[in-house]
Amino acid sequence: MARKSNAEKAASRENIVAAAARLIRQSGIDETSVAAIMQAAGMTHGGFYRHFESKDDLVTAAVTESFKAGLDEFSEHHDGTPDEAEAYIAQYLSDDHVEQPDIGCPIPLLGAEIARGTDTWQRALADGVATATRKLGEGLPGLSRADVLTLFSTLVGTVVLSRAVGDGALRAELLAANREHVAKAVSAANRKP
Amino acid sequence: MARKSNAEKAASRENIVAAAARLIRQSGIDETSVAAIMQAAGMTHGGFYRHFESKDDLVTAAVTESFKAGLDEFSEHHDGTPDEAEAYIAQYLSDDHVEQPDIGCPIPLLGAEIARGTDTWQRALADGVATATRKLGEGLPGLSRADVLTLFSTLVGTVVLSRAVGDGALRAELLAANREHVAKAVSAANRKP
DNA sequence: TCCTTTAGATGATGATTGTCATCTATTAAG
DNA sequence: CTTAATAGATGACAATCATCATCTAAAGGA
Repeated sequence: MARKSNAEKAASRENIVAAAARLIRQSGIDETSVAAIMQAAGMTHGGFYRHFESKDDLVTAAVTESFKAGLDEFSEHHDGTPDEAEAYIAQYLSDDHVEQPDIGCPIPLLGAEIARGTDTWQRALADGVATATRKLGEGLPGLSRADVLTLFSTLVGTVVLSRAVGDGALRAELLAANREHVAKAVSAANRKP
Repeated sequence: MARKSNAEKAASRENIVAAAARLIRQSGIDETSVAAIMQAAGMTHGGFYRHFESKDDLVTAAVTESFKAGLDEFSEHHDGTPDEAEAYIAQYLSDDHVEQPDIGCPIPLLGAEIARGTDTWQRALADGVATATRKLGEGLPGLSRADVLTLFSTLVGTVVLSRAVGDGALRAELLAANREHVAKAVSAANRKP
């Protein structure tokens, strides 16, 4: 109905991206409709194209936003000590992260959909991975670049598997084994120097 | 039009499941229509419900079939030596596997969709994971159960990431780092006993 | 051979989707 | 104050989807 001010328009756009980032991590890209995103942002579906050229366009922004939110949180608590990096890793493998995909890392949920998606999506995700592994490496100086990439791959794989096997004994076994493994690998590497 | 014999009906069902297993790994569950599956199986969409109660029902069969195909292939070449298990791992991290999801492991592509799907899907996937990790453990007696679970998580995570970041330098870096890591871990463990 | 059963084809169903044209009331600019 | 620009609402569009009712001709049992 009424027109909003320029400041309000920027806020609207942020609301839409935030709602998209959450809903998309909850239900996937294809299964999340533009109308559902707009409703979650407190608007109707019609105004969407005043902010974005297409749904694909919004998805790119939402993927970038998902990474930024997680990495800003990491940087905030990041004081260069291995303890902080270890806490980040522990949180990644926590029950909470496995059970709350809508506020967690976008890779385990969107990885497959982005893999068959546009180049733009893949670039947005690759940028996030590059930043995340760089920050993780800075917090874990005892690990080589290759070790950090392996660590990150293990984290992603563990969460993908834990979510996909349902909440039975196998999930508990997977999480326990990988928590112990990464804790051992990280502390061993950071004892050397 | 014409009715087929009982033997032909069984063959039709197998064709549908095989087509579904391939198409679903190529484009995901939600983005693959029943009509597209039936067309790939050489039939029209109408006859589908003579074979399956619903699309969900077919997906369960297709997931089970995807695992069975991969694991039968592993068993075929499996003579108990660590070499065979190492070859399986090398194939999992190969460029071919990363670039041909439709004939590869279903977890990296369907994991997220199954995680938010039905209990039946999750059970089918959990069964596949349990069998795969058991066989992998038998081929790698130098590794503990926990080590095998970590190894499998790393394999899955590596493929998810490699596919999602696009085919640039980061993908090559991820694959190289993890190939070296798992080769080292496996050969070290199998030298001990 | 006759007759019941059924594999698969055809076509329609209602629901959902991304996108856009249009309208309206307000904002920002002159 | 006047006027052009526009944020968001309403409603419609063509496409796509899973599912089902109906039809057919052949298969399997008698």
